[in-house]
Amino acid sequence: MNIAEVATRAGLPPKTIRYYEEIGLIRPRRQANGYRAFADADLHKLAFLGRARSLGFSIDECRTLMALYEDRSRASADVKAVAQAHLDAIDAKIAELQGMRGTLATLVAHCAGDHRPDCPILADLAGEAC
Amino acid sequence: MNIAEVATRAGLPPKTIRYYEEIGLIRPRRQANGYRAFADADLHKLAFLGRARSLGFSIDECRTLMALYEDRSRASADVKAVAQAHLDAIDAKIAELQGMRGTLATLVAHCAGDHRPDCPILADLAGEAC
DNA sequence: CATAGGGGTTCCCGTCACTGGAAGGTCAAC
DNA sequence: GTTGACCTTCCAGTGACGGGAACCCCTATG
Repeated sequence: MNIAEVATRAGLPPKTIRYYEEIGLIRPRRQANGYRAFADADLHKLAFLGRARSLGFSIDECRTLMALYEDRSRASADVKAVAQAHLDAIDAKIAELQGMRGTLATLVAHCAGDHRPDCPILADLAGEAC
Repeated sequence: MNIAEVATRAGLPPKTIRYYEEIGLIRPRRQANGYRAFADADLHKLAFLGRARSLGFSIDECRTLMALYEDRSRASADVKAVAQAHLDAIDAKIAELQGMRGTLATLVAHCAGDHRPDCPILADLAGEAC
């Protein structure tokens, strides 16, 4: 398989696949002409990576997960720990965004949104007491 | 005021303040010795920026908001539009994270987390049907 | 008066996970 | 034989800073 086909089937851009090779996540063989020759195993790994990335795991976490995946003697507890840590990080991020969202929604709701200059949003940003 | 005092009062690191000057968000005067000389107006701007950034506005959005703040003939509708767009972006981000969170939480819940290698998290990432 | 320290300054590199683009080699079709 | 699609490598840029080096300035102390 050439890179374009693998890209289509794994749902990742060719650039990303080359990048994953560069940082050592995959190691496709080469054809005589220098083209990358992807095996099914490479495609499988790329699909795994794409899925993990879509769940928000960092490249480093993906590396860990791949290593666990390929380690037949892994303990599921190790996988769960990685996933749980990521879940906690996601929860923290959601909480942070909801905090912003709350403040912002209030400000937007109180802004007339007309031609006049008075604006509670700017007043808040400027630190003026309401 | 020197940079350390302004940093304390605005709640921003000195590095960030220098960066904001570099990209043209503020323009403090200079003392004879080359030190930045911050006026109250600079401090005010920095506090404004810090607050806007803490609400998740990008630097470009902050630039726009500052320009609107300094434009006495602004229409509050313009401010509201920027804030509403950002609010929509936050909502989209929250939705995305909650999507990840849902999948991940289910996977974590189904993982035994023991010494055995079987793991629904890895199975899902590998694309195996359950 | 020399020096030690705690400011300040600029400049450059690194972050994270790619993305865009240039310059050039390769292959299949017309 | 030439187009055009594909492949390659390499370099630069993204956003919003942070770390650290190398160096200047000011004050206090022995």
